[in-house]
Amino acid sequence: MSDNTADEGQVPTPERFTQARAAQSMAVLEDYAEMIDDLAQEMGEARITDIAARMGVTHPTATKAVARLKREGLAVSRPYRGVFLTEEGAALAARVRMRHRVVVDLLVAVGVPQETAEIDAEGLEHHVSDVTLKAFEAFLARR
Amino acid sequence: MSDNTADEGQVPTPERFTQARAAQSMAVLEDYAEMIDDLAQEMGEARITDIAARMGVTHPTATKAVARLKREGLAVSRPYRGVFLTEEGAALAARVRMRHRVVVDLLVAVGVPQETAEIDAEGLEHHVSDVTLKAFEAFLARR
DNA sequence: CTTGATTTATAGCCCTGGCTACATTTCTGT
DNA sequence: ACAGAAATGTAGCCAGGGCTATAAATCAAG
Repeated sequence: MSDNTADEGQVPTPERFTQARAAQSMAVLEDYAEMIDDLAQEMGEARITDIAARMGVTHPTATKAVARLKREGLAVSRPYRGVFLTEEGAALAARVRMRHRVVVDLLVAVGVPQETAEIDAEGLEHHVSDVTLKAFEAFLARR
Repeated sequence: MSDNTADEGQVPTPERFTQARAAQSMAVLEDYAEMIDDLAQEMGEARITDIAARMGVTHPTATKAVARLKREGLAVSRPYRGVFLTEEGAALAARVRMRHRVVVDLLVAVGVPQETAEIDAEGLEHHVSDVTLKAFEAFLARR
């Protein structure tokens, strides 16, 4: 415990929690966007059943999530047909995938086993800010 | 389990998401437990108003969260009186605080600015598994 | 001791993200 | 072509975590 301007046992400010909650509300969108992108690349299109299976939820749950993606302009679909990302959705998926990779690499770099890194990253990634992501990249680059 | 060890940046398994969702459902409990512990140390007791203010929510929201803590056996309180952690709740708070500190230290150690580290850690910490935490501690120790 | 301010409780609403059950549509194989 | 299988849609339920509005209790002065 040395180098602390303000003490280490610092009391969190309300904003921190507010921010964490905001990040959380994006998490589902991010996960589904990435998954749809995965499936599109793998199978040509993302079907609700496959999305649901991969996300570990039932298909009505996946349908709801896709509905939200559509509402947010991140995906499009026609009844009984596959789901496709909009440009914006694809861009989000790309950012998410990149961030995920960096997070996993960082974890591995500091000694976390690969498999654990993959698992933890799934929850962690949504809370990694741009500043932190940049720091991770810099750390990975200079070692 | 017996996953494929071959592919690295490959398709996430459903279990990862299931696990991330489970971690998320603990997050609120953890945050409130820690906050109640903070306030107990600071002011002798944790009042609903103070909890709410610190968490950045309205008091009915804090009341609900405390109700859940009580239901889970992590806290006790009598009407119109302060909230107190049970032994179990205090133990949780202690673990959470320790983990939070380690996460912040790790972030700072890899180059994340202190303030950013504090903010991101608030969301991150709930998804750091024991294995990863141990790895973080080892990394911090050997540098 | 009474009154007004503060604190806590409660009711009721919204949205999200799970679920099951059931209806409908599409796909597939004979 | 058509029947059965598979996929998708939809309805309705639950819990969680936000909120506002209102009621009740406690606290602090005067």
